[in-house]
Amino acid sequence: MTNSIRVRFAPSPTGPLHIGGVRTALYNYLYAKKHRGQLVLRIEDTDQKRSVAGAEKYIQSCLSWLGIEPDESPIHKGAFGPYRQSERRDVYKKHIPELVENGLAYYAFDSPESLERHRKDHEKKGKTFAYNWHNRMKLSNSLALGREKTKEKLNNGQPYVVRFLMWDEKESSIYHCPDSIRGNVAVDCKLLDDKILYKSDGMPTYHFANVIDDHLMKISHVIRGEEWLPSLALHLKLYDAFGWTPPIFAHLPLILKPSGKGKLSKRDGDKLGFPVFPIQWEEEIMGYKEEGYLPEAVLNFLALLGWNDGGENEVFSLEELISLFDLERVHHAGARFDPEKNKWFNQQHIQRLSPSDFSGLCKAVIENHGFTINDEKKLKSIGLMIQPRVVLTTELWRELKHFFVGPKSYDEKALQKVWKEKTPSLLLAVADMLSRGGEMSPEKLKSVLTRVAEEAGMGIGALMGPLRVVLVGALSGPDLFSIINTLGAEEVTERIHSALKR
RNA sequence: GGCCCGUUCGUCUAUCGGCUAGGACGCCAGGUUUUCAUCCUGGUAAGAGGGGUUCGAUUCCCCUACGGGCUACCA
Repeated sequence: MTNSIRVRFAPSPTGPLHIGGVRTALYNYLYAKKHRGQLVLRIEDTDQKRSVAGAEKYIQSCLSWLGIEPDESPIHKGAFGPYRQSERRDVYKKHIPELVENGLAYYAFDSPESLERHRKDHEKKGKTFAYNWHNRMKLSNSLALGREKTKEKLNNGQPYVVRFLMWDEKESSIYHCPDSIRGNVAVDCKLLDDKILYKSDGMPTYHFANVIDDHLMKISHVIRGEEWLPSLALHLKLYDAFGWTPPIFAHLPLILKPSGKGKLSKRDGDKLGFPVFPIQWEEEIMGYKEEGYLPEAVLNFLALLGWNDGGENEVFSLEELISLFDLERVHHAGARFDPEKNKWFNQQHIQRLSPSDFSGLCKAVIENHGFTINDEKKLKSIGLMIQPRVVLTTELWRELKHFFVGPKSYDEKALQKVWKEKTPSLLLAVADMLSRGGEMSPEKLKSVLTRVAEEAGMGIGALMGPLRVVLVGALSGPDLFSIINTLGAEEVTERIHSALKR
């Protein structure tokens, strides 16, 4: 038996894909995977003016970095293509006559300018202009003009649009729209306007293309942002007009700005200092990837923004999210984006990386900085030391570099705090001690260095601080004895000498 | 303005009429780490307001307030 669950993510390529869109994609993906269905990526590029070069490619790169691989898309073609709306003009056009002949849609010739004038006039009077049942007979369209005049205009090549006849007095105006996360939403069609389905440039509008494609692509569930809720009635009536069974709709709450008001927008990221895009867009806008986030952490955070499984655990792998996800548990209210918590999720996922995955990450960073490390054991032990200290992968080198280069400078405050009169001689004694060779385990080092300090008439406390500053340049970092052990006697004495020379 | 959706700690959220309203982030305090971070322990803080319904409402209904969305030949 074939499973009938098919969902789609349908962005329009008007710029980089931001976090709200990513979450929509994620919920669709989770739902599809959970039910062993398919995820379709459809590019909604019906507005040529707003189309941005490179945006479609960017969207695909984002999804693949995140690990959200659609089953069907412009590049993974399936049986329902093409998957770009701009390549489906003929499909949409074919569906227009049927609607007009059945009296469910009509041609309209009003110019954008004249409509704009109507709008302005109404606004002046404190009213809202809506092209619908109460004024459509007074405007320039096939309903008001009659068959002959319409034909004439059409034959003359006059620009036209096709409008959907939203409501006329023959039927009840209240329409009940089912939404699987909100229940029934009742809408008064009397208040809605006759939306344009087909633009004068020969392209469909979102509403029309969407319904046609979702039907033709056999989409079973439409999971999309709440901004579409107001047009749900229109979409449902469109299915009705064609005699098609509509998919199940689920409208997701919006993601709001962390501070202030309104939904999160593309410009918020650089303004507030955190990424809102998965990967780098153009020259100057960095994404999660560049800022040091793991894809799984981003997905985990986003999944929990508006949904939870009802339990107290919050850190999940993608697999866990897939098995736990449930549309019924999607929250109804908008969720504010919290960059701090986002960071916390990243830290959690970094800590959960296996030692070998983590050292793999380290190795790449080391090589990016022009060093090589072939000693797997050493790499792993460095990894173990620094893993708990890292929140973002961009912090990796800060921790890693001490094992490859000595400090370029020494933290002044730290020096003031720990550098005493007897410090140089003490350090020299350490260097001397180390150069004699011998066992270098952290435990052994501790006892050896304690003895060195005692011989100079001091506790090891007097030694720890200066030695740390000399080795890593500051009073921070992993366990000192482990550092010495990893660095080796030669490198340690070298760093002591070069520190004393300055 | 009109229509729609929403409203639990500062933030993300649990609760499907009977709780001292739970968890997480953040923040604060303490402990571990002879450093910093991690980690552990504790603390901080909430059901917008007003009416109903009910023996009992955070939970159900209505009103108000507030927030958000939509109101394009954009999606």
